[in-house]
Amino acid sequence: MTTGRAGANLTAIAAALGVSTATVSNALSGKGRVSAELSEKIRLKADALGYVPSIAGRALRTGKSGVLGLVLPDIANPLFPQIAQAIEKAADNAGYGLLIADSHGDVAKQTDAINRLIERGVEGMVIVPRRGTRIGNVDCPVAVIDSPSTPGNTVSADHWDGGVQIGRHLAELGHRKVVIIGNNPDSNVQNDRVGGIRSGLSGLAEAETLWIASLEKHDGAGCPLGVAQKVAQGFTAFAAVSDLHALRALTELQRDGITVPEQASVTGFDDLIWAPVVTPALTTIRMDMVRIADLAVTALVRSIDAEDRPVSGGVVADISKVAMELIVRSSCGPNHKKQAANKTSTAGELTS
Amino acid sequence: MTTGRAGANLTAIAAALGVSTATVSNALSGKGRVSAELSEKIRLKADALGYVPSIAGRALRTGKSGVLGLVLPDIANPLFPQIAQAIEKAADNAGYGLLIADSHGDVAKQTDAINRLIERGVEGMVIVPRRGTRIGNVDCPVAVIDSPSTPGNTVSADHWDGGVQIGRHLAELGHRKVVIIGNNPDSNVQNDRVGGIRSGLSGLAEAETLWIASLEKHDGAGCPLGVAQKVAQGFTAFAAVSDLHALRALTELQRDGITVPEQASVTGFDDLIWAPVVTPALTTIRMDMVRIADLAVTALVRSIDAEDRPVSGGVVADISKVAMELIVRSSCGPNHKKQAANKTSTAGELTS
DNA sequence: CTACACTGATTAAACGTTTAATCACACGGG
DNA sequence: CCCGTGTGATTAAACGTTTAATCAGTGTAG
Repeated sequence: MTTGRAGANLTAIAAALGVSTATVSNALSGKGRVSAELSEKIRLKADALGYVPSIAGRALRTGKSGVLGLVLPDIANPLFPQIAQAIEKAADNAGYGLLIADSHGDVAKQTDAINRLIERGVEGMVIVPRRGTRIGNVDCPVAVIDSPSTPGNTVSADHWDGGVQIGRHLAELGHRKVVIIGNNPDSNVQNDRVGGIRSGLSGLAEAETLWIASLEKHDGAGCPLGVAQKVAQGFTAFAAVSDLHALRALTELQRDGITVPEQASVTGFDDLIWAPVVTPALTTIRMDMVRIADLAVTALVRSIDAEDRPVSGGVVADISKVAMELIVRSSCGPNHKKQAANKTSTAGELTS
Repeated sequence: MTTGRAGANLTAIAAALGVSTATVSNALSGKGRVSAELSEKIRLKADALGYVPSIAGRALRTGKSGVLGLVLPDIANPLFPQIAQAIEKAADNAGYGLLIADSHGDVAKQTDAINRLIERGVEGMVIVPRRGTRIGNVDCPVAVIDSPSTPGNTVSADHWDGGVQIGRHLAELGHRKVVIIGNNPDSNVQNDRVGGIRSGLSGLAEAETLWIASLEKHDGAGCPLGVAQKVAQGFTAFAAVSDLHALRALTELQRDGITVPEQASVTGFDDLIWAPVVTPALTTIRMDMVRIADLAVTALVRSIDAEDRPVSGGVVADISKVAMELIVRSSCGPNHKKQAANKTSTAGELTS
């Protein structure tokens, strides 16, 4: 049992046809000078014998493993499937396999994961970093997918722009007091999204940001967000920075007898799996993950193929920000509560 | 740039110390006969030079790539992160890397994905099959994770038992008319779960099964489930075969002004990411994925290491069913509507 | 008729590792 | 004194591929 499984190797084909292995190699790769008829004969024999090239042999000779790595911060992230799927497909299209490494847990694990991939001989890797961490110098080309405001970012969705679209949508619906729901201000992408929403609301609406992480530090995980109180205070829209938080807000509102979207509007981010099937279906923002994956992998491959190998560190893509798409569904409606936007409280953080 | 990145290889270390490469290899692997002091000196030199073994060289020589494959039916499945994470960790513990292949799309893609992995030289693979498909004979050991009732299944959660726990829980709370919500009856795991729930309800309650797939064939994707009508008909509990469907039922109930759990109880399956944070938090069943992954990978590795290689097809694990755990949260309550279970309609399928 | 270019193939080395076979040597028992 | 044994190291081959260098013809221009 060799690495290329089925019995046949180049030598076997060569022997069967009474030619040299070099000729067989050339014929199959179309590189050297082989006559058309012999070439054809070789090709036929090859798949008659069920020839599968040994990537190990090839890797050893060429120094290229044909494998890319993917390291993810928290594989439990509901966005992960989209990312993994898109990267895997892009890698496959480029002729690469994809080795995954989970950097679940503390930050040190991220370095472990990276090293694991290096040891396995990946030629490059795409990293979506843990929030707040910088990637040290890695001994191969690296594409970072995080947020445009992250230094060293290769390509990512234009989270700010997505936020702007949400903010504008809400403003156009007449909402004048909105609470923005985020989880952790250490995250660049969450910050971008929050900033974008505020910007999209422009001067039209008053906005308050609620960070779940700090809320839960006091009240424990899974604690109520207190959205009903917000409604009582005159807020009419909840713009979450992830569909997960949107869902949390939505169900809490419903439980407290507040109808969505009639009495309060809710928006999410990322168009996660449940967004279309909850009632009311969630208005959200979708990122073009296959585009992003393509850009990242293309940049990676370009760097790998470059003659003068820069080898270490970040690669740059043709486009670093890809637009997000607003998906309008039923969780948002016009604001019926026609209060004048009172100037009493200026926009600010709810929880420091 | 060779596959083992950093400049140093065995030859370099050997040269630096004036010994043979064989000795270096032996010292580092602890296999041959090398004196303690020389061994130590070699080890020191090795990481002084930043030696990283070339997996390509090793793979070529030994015929073992040190890589396992994971093929997933539908990476968009919200359960996928759990699976991928657990398998990756188990593989890593066993000293293997993990190559992923997505068999997204039609059934043919599944075969493609498997072949892709074979070509990349994986030594074994774990497959969670598309529903309703059988895995053909594959040219390496394969662990199948699906359901105990799937022929050729290696290991999986005891979905039936999980269903029983749910059914019993609901029965104990006094529910006498429950609707079971599934997606597709072609899925073995869904069938097991449904069957388990019915069994757990035993003779105590009347059960009706609602298959979303056939419902959506008529009414379009994302259509209402009509749960409010069910409540009007006297049903007091909704037992979904996935947290996703539970969520769908929950939000639809709430939207229609039915309070959960006071007027209707809802249960899910899999303890997906949102289960703890929605309001009310979802009572559900969790599978011990790390246990399952361990069993699968262990069985795989055992087969790989076996002298007389069976090579092709399914491997068997020490334990093929691992118990599920009931997670009681707030989405279930006692049945207040104290009707006698009327015998008029016998338990049956809602949609054929 | 010689020299040359071109074509279609072969030879041989190299990638980095593992491992069976071998070797040099010292030591102790008969 | 010789032989067997054990120790610590080396030699050499092998895994399967790629590729630069070489070679044997053949047709052709000068």
